[in-house]
Amino acid sequence: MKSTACTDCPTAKVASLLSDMWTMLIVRDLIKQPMRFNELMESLEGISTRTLTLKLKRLESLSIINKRELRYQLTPSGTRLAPVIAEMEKYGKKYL
Amino acid sequence: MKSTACTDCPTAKVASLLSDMWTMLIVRDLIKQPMRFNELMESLEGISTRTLTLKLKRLESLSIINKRELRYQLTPSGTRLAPVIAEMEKYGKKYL
DNA sequence: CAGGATCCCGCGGGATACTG
DNA sequence: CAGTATCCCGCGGGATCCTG
Repeated sequence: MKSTACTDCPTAKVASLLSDMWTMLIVRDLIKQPMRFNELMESLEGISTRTLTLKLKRLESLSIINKRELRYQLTPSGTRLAPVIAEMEKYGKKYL
Repeated sequence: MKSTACTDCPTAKVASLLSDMWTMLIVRDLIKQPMRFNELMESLEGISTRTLTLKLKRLESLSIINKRELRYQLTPSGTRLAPVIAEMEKYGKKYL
């Protein structure tokens, strides 16, 4: 978003980074292990090839993931999102 | 989303709950203190009254927030999202 | 000030078909 | 298998005006 608040609020930056469901779930999957396009398609039930392609490209452009030999994996920067996902998982397990 | 994966994955449930930017930022704000409609409007620069209304209603219906005397505040359940937001903030501060 | 009601537009994203 | 290319539709969400 282009709200000025987003420019300097760290939370807003992350919110913007992860601001759609598929993106969060891709990161969730890649934390566990590198995965191929097709494996992601199976894990993310309901996603279209188009959307998966677009989400992966965006995450690549943000240096959250990279692709090597047809496998997508988190970059060091992306790996550091793990605690965020972990907290989401904790909350989901306990309260949803 | 209606992916079957979402039904049982705790992370996906939270992803679904927080799956848009404004919602995350509303929670971020209300963690600090209860706020009025107008205060939220000022904090969330760029949001429209329509969207703020809708997001607040959705969060109410999910029992993440409630309204008392024109002030919105987190419920106990909503308060427990604080660690998630905190991790987002940490990441944003360090790496973005 | 705290919203509700309308109008309207863009784009996110599914479905499908095709290619290397 | 790993995408790319189109087509097309819904709805998310801004702008604006109105009310208690």
